[in-house]
Amino acid sequence: MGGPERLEHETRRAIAPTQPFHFDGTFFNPSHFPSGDRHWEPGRYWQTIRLGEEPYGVRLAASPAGDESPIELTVFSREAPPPSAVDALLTELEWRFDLRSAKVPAFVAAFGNDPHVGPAIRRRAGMRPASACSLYEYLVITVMLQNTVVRRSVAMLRALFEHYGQLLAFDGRALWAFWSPAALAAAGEEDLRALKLGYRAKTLKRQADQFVRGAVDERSLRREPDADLLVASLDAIYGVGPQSAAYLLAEFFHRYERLDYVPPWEAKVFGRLLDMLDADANDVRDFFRRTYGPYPQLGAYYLWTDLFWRHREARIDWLAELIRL
DNA sequence: CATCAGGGCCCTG
DNA sequence: CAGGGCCCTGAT
Repeated sequence: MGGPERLEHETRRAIAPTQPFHFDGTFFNPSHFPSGDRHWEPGRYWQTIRLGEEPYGVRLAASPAGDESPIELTVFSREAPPPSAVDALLTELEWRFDLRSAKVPAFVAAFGNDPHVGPAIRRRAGMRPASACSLYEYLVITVMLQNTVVRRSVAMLRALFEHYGQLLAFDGRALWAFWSPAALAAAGEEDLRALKLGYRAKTLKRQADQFVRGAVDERSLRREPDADLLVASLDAIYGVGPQSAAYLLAEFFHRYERLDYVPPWEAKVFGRLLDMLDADANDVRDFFRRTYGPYPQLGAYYLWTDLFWRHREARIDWLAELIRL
């Protein structure tokens, strides 16, 4: 098979996010499990990305002048890319990380002095709920999350990368690129089970089939104006239930006006943060809905993500105990 | 050693 | 619409 595919051609562009913008709070999420397709350090971020069949690497760098200046984008490719491909990559990154968001600045402006999310906003004003991945790839991540612990999620995804992914070398790093849905649809369920995916093998195959058949149209889902129809379409994807749909709605589709579902384990954490100790999941959801106006999801997201940043900086014992981290 | 729950979801009655 | 079952792993 040879070694990693080397991407040695470099193309530069600039991306100007809406303001305020927070680089580290957008390109790294401490509540997500680590995966081999990306790498973050303060002020710099790398990931793989596929456009059609063509693999690319990207590096994003914060401007030394600060977050109010444009981000520097470097695209790594095998050969000189057509300008249209670079344009497409830039547009795709803007979507996935919600870099052109008007909702996030509006939320930040409205709730900077809120007693609950105000401190989080002041610490990381302009961070965005984001997905590094395509819709198909994000679904794979949600399947890895289901009914297991983080440690095993990490192991399963790594096994998938090692058998079906493509290792890309660029900018002195080696990172995995996702496989195409067709590659997984062609694999045998028994081959997947051998990677200790358990019943998830069937889910992954059926999802890959749905994408290959064209039953999931990512482009039209992104444009769907009716959030109820969007949720119904997501729910129709095999292996997607309320939890996965909720993650997708926030981090992939950026529909911050919706907060449909708070899972019980998250409700416990929020209950503690909000001083609503015997609140159940619906109480917590209703609190966010009545407190954060048009963007209840951003209220929940800022509170949640800030908590994990603080936990990363200085261990929070009660959180560690609740999530077994 | 056995049992069980884990950052869900499908399927059945 | 409630509840059992699912792969596997580590905790008890």
